[in-house]
Amino acid sequence: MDQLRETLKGHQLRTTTCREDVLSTFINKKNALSHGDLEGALGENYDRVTIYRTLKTFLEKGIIHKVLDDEGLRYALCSHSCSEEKHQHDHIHFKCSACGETNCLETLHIPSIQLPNGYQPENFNLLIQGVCPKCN
Amino acid sequence: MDQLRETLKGHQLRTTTCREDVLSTFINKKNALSHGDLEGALGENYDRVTIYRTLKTFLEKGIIHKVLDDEGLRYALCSHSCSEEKHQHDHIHFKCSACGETNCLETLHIPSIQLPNGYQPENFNLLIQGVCPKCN
DNA sequence: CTTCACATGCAACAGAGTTGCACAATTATT
DNA sequence: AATAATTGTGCAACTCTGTTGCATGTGAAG
Repeated sequence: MDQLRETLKGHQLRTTTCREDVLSTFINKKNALSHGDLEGALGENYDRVTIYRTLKTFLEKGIIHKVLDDEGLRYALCSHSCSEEKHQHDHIHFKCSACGETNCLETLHIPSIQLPNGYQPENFNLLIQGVCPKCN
Repeated sequence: MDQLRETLKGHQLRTTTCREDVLSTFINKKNALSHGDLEGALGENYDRVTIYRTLKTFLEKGIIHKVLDDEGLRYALCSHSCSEEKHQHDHIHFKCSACGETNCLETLHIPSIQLPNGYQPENFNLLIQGVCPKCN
């Protein structure tokens, strides 16, 4: 409970029940969540729009990051302390085609890639689709 | 012109002006295109819905593939002959943060990655964001 | 040139995401 | 502890994206 307030404060955010609930949902369910997932979990307590705005705020402040998917956009907690200035992610996302869950594989990193001349890379995003250990 | 018909025939598709136009748009503009891009280019000639259905058909037949992006979905031509049965893509997509274009880097391949036990990969999708040679 | 299967356009709908504004809650100030 | 300033929330309305059903049009095969 207090940890939530700490996290929010640490990112210069007021503590509100909605933000606490969204944050704790991300912490409890460990996989990446879409807006729809959150609306399903918290929709009776908060307005759709508020959840959208909470996600946007968390994104900007570096609490969560986007996870790309062939069927839409999800969000997951930033593991290392990202901030408003610096979003650094070079880890891998794995989407299970059986259970549909998408997870960050924090321990793995994307190997460095030799790009052709003139390309200046800034951000890497690797999505692997397949079957996860739970469904295997 | 005839090449278009060949391509369509080769994928068991009737040649219609809409399909020819969509296909030639992909060939001319070489970058990945969203539905909106195509609607902008061809919207006066064809219905929104028809363009959606054309994209869906091209996807199923293996003429184009999805390109994931932090701001949505795009499509790009399949380089090697993909078919209805087999979609094989392990190349890299590069999105320029300056001009906004997304391109396939066909010559590069995603390095193999050692996944933790239990993960069965089937499909890889790597998006690199940065600055492309044109904007550098 | 006719027939059959398939492609298209239209209308209507469903869902995702955004914006403006009034009101409510949080934080800072005294 | 009370108030003012700031920021968050709910509601309504809207836009944009994508889908579905159905009637009509068009392409390919005989």
